[in-house]
Amino acid sequence: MLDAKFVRDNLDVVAQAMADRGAEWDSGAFEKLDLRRRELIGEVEVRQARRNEASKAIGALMKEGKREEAEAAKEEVRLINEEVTALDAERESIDEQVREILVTSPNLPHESVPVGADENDNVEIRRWGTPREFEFEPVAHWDLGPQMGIIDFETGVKLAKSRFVVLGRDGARLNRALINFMLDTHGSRGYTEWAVPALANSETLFGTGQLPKFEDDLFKTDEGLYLIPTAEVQLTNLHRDEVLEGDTLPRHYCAYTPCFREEAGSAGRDTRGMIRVHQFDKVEMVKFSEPESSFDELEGMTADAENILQLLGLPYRTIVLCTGDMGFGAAKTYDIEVWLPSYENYKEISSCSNCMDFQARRASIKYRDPGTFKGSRLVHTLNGSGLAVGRCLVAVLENYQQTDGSVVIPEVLRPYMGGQEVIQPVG
RNA sequence: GGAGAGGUGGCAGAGUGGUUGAAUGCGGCGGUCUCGAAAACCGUUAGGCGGGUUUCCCCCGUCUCGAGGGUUCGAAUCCCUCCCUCUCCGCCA
Repeated sequence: MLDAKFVRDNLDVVAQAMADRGAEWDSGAFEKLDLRRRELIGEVEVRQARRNEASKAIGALMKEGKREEAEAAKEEVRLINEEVTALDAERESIDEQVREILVTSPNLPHESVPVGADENDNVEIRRWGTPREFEFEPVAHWDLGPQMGIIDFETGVKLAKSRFVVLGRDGARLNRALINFMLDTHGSRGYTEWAVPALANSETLFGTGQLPKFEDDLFKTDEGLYLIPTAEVQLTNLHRDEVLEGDTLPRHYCAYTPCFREEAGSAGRDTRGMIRVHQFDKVEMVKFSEPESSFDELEGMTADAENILQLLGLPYRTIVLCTGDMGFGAAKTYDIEVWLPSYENYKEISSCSNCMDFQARRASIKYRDPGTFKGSRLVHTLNGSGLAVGRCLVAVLENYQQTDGSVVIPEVLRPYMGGQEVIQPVG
């Protein structure tokens, strides 16, 4: 959420930023509502001040036994209350409209973000590794998995519905190995591990920005809870409505969770395989940082995600998203894309963002540092996939497949699979 | 699911209609003392919004005692609804 004061004082900056993002924005409407809102607050509070004064006097008059004067004061308060009630009604209405604007507007892009309309304007900033030259025609995972007996798309549909998948045998073990490998690796680099609920309430989802605007992307229970689309929402909201001690920053957290997405707007996209499914596993990283260092923290987090791919020996490239392609809460985002032979291209496997104070304002996450400043300030929050486990499993299978239909297990994963070196197809 | 108790400032814990944004204790911060520290003593210590002043210093007003509504001139205090926590019983991985 944007800061109303900042918007008020920087209408042109905000208008330009929203235009760069391709977001709807009406500076005039905001300005008008904001002005009226402040007028009304003044009107109401003047009356409330007089009312409080008169009420106090009534108490004193009653004690002194001056009943007639007390009655006169009561009558005055009664009249003030009628005015306040009327003004309050308009104030609430205006308040609601201002809030609606602020709550549904995306974050402002950071100055280092390239301006662009869509994914075609994203800028590649580095590559690592070289896509393997296959001496045979590589098989896409949607064929390879079922052939090997480790991915079962049809049974996923039977058990739930389309875009759900079942992993079996060494596929299930490989999935678990990836999760443990990622958690252990991040843990050794200073990330505190958490296990969090897979369901979240609306306050939590508001805090990270999924609500109110993107409810259609979420699975909702009939109790009003939502299946989490990413552990980011839980890790970030761990400190909702808290004031952290400055000397405990930055905090680096990680968690493994299943993630659930309705994929409402993506019918027809990535329909084959398990690239885009309603439920997938992910290890997520979240950071809480002081404002001064949050962009350094973003570089570090991106490096931590890339580290996983390097250890797995999977070629990737890193791109910086342009203004028009960034997510709602992000001020700057790096996407990491892994090489997938089936796509003959790089495919997103991680997204690392600095949200600056956008989520912190929504979720009220602050810090104090008495030696440096008085009171408390909003922290900056960051989040990044480290990594999407399902897509990572796909990348391992496709990139490490052999002529005979087997898959070599990357060395770093072998300790997590009892020393096993190869996944053999099961009849 | 049934019965009961309760939700107050960083924490603990008073407060059952009037100058209480809230006693007291602990913790935190500042100071006195000390070579330094501890102890002791003194002071200080919520947040949101609006305005003033103006630039980070303070001043004024207002709202906030789980959330929302009601009664009243006035509610942390009374009433209603909801949420949450705890205890006992039941059920259960």
